[in-house]
Amino acid sequence: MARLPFNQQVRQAREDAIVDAVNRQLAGKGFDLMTMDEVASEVGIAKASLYKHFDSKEALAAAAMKRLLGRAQAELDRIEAQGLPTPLARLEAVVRWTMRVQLDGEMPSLPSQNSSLRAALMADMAYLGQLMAVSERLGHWITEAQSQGQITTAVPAEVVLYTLFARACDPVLGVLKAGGHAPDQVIEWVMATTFGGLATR
Amino acid sequence: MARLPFNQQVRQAREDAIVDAVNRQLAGKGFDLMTMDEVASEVGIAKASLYKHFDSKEALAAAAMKRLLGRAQAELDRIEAQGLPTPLARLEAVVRWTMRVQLDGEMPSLPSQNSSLRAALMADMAYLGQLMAVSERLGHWITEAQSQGQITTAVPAEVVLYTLFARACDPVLGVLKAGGHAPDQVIEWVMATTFGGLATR
DNA sequence: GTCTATATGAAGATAGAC
DNA sequence: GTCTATCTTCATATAGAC
Repeated sequence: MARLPFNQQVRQAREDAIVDAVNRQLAGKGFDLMTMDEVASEVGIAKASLYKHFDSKEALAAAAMKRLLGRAQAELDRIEAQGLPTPLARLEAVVRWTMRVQLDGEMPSLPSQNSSLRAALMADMAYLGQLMAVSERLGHWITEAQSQGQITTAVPAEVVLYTLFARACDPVLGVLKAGGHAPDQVIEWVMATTFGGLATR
Repeated sequence: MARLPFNQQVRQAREDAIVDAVNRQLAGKGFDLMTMDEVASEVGIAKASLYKHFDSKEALAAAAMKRLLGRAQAELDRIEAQGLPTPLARLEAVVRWTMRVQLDGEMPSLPSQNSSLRAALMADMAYLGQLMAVSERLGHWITEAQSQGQITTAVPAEVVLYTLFARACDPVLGVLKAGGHAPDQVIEWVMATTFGGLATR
């Protein structure tokens, strides 16, 4: 690791603080309702200063998403290092992690249908690269689990992947939590419906 | 059925056309990105005229949601009349219907986290009443299916209910459809993951 | 009830001094 | 790079004539 000059360390720390705030805003109210004014005031800087660090609101959201994907990769590393016995166990561990992040209020939620944001993300090579990297690692675990008979082959691996991704922004989690249930309980319930299904076996 | 005076029939037809447009907008871009200007122009009337029929943007969305719930109840009637052999079969039929509606671009999607809209809906007794009616009918089928051993008792009926509701706005449907898969195929895949789960049996 | 025209406010983005 | 002050756009909602 090359040591950065002090100035750049300060800049990096500030941008981290900004992305922190953005992440909270995205998790709490979503992209459309997030305002640059509120982000700025939460960080404690002027709105104009935000634009010295990030070109646009979309760029802010993209930064939050990229940091999340970075953390996801670190989590995948951690899970791999854990030496779990099966690919299914690894997939379960990832899903538990994403649900934990969401229940902790740290999952930036992108409205699935915002054209300006979607366009910005689809043009962001760093973002796309990270997304593909995560998808490919998970895809590998999925096909492995399928070939070992742990994950159903009734649907293609692609469908399994999207289903797992969807748990990261599943509104059921929030509803159950709002209903007064403990986060651990909520997670186990949704794990049960996701992997076990609703019908009896 | 009492016959309405002609004037009121016209008014009703116009409001139906408005709610049609709102429904399309909500399905396509969601509440936050829907604008009164666009709704008005789609209906072919002036924006100010909208406000003669509905008090606010929130009221428009609420009207669309109430009509959807009305249609859901009609669908529940239809399913009951079909004489399906088990409560599980009835639940499967409902979920297929909601997914079909979404894939047809007719499912108004409310951002789960919009305070002004949530507040308006929670203050709308007609909406709440319809929502409760639908929930209770489904809840009945669910407990019935659980007591007959068709639906898992590993999670409470409440969790089953929310899980079924969530399929109505599941982003996985859109992603798979955008990936070029036929709607019928998409629905059967998501049915399989929802009721069968991802893990092998 | 429908229209045109406008009030009002919010939010993304920028100018320009320091 | 940070600030204050401002520009610009756009969207909700309303005024007032017909």
